[in-house]
Amino acid sequence: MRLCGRHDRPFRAGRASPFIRSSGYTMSNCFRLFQAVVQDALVGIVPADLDLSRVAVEPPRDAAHGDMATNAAMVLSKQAKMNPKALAEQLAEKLRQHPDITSVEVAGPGFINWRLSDSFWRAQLSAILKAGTNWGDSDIGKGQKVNVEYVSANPTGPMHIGHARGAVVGDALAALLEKAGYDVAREYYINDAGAQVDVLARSVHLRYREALGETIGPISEGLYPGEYLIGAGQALAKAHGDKWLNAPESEWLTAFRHFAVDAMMDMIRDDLAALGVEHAVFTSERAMVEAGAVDAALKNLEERGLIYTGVLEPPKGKTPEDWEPRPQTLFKATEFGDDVDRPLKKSDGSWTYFASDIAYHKSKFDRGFPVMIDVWGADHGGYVKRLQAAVKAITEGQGALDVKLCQMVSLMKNGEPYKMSKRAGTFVTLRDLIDEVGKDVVRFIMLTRKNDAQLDFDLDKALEQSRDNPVFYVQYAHARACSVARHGAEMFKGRDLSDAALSGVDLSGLQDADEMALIRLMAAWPRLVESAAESHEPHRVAYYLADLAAAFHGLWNRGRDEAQLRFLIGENPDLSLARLALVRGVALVAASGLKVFGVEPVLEMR
RNA sequence: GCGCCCUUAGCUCAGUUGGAUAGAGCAACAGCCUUCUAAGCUGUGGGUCAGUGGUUCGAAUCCACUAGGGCGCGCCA
Repeated sequence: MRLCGRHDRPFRAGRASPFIRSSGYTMSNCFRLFQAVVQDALVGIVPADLDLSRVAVEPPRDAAHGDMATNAAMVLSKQAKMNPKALAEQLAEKLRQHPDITSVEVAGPGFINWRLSDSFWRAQLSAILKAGTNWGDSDIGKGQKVNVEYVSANPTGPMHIGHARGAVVGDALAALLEKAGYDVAREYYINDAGAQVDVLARSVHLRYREALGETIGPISEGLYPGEYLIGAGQALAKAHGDKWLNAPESEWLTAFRHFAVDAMMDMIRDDLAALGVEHAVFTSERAMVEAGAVDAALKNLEERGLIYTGVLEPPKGKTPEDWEPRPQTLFKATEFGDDVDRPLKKSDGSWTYFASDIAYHKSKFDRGFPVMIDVWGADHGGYVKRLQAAVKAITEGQGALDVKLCQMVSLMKNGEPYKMSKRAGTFVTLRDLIDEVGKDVVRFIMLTRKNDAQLDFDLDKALEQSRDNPVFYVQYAHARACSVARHGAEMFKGRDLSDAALSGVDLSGLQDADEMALIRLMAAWPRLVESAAESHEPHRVAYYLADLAAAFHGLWNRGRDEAQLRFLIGENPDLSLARLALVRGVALVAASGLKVFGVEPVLEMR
């Protein structure tokens, strides 16, 4: 089981990594567009053979500086052996000739800031209306195959709240990568080979006896007590009668295990479906072991001299009580960056979890996924290095594994820790939580923190209709935009107000600074998608959506005091149409973001 | 003892992969408000980015050390 740690950021910029790529640009990301403009402008100013990879075009930190900025002069001055200010001035002069650029300034240590014409930004709005919720789609992924493995909860019971975070983070990350142009596979690894599933089988056998009329009393210490196993026991009793009632364990264990794991996986799949999560591939650890995949993978390592028999030192400062030196089959993880070599076999001769995980990741690689992402719980943090070492070894450096560790979720109510207790009648499962607040709220809240930060899930706040509930705030923005659109339809009865039609209307009436700022924000969505996808950080979308909502609500509110800023003005149809286009753009971009999260945008608030 | 993660406003947290004067919400304070259906709006105050040193044009961001907190440390998954 891989749920509930920390993210050790194995792939940062500056290191050679398949996750970082910079060439190519799409039409929708206007910053990439101008990156190309800057690169073209550099021709003739600096030598042609310079490395331009660090030249960036970004929004300035302070919007007062302009619409876009580049660090080109500072980054290239050393290579070009030019004074950064002089270089900046020459580059600025060339940029001034660009038809969409209205002003250029050199500032600070050599930043070049420029502003773009209102008509350029209005054209961005038209592009948004044409693209619809596909706005933000990118091709930076270039169709590269990425494998995202998430949830992988043990098939021993229903999903609880801790599982939900990994499920949502993995699912949103997968959607985000797809939006950024990657070819994504969503996978679930079923840990059905360990001792725990034997415990599960025994627990079901107990329920089976119970179903046949036996009084079982309190469930003994080593078994799963959950009532969710009663149904499985009854089903087995119904199908097979008392056939296994008094049989020795060896006769029924395998059959019970199969049945129980299948039943648990059905239950988990139902839970996931209720959360809107669907995996394309489920891989059984046991099936993999039985097919000999582990032997094959380890044979490969063995032939390369990476496996040996040795005795591990006890960990210093914390020696387990029953420690005794013992020769073990070890993988030379230390050759690939791990701290100690890691055992592959248990004393009974069976493979460790680590061993089968090596085989599983080899199988991912062999199936064509050089880029793998695993989403785990934070308590597996200590396992990250060894698996990354193993991936490095088994793929001979061709594969890369990023592990997203999800910190714990604390359920709160009214700012106080919420005790989950069956006896007190408060819920304990994911299903209960979904019933309480709804799938969309669960999904959004789970994405309001970066994965490696602890998350408080406040039941009251999650349903509160106020500014400090981001789910409500974002949904409300979408609903409000739709509401305005409905009023617009009323106003322009019989007129074509489709997105296609709106993309063609005259937008020149949009002139207020806040209107233009809203367009700029919407135009920044493709860039956000790309950066969030490249850094594997879906939570950024939540903050973007909150910003977008704030900008839209702010503009709406200004209309209360300044009637001329209202979206719909009866005596000015042209302006009203332009503003309808703006409002519709907001709805589309919000919907585009919510789609990444798997959250349904609502048309109106109840 | 070792490894990994974390430390940003009173609180909860962002911070665009190293950019310019570090942001938002809540709380606090001061006003406003019956609305393009809408559960509020505007403004103000608030910071040694845990600390020290380093790398460079430039550091909350990268490196080293220190302090505090969390997770993990052979045959569990």
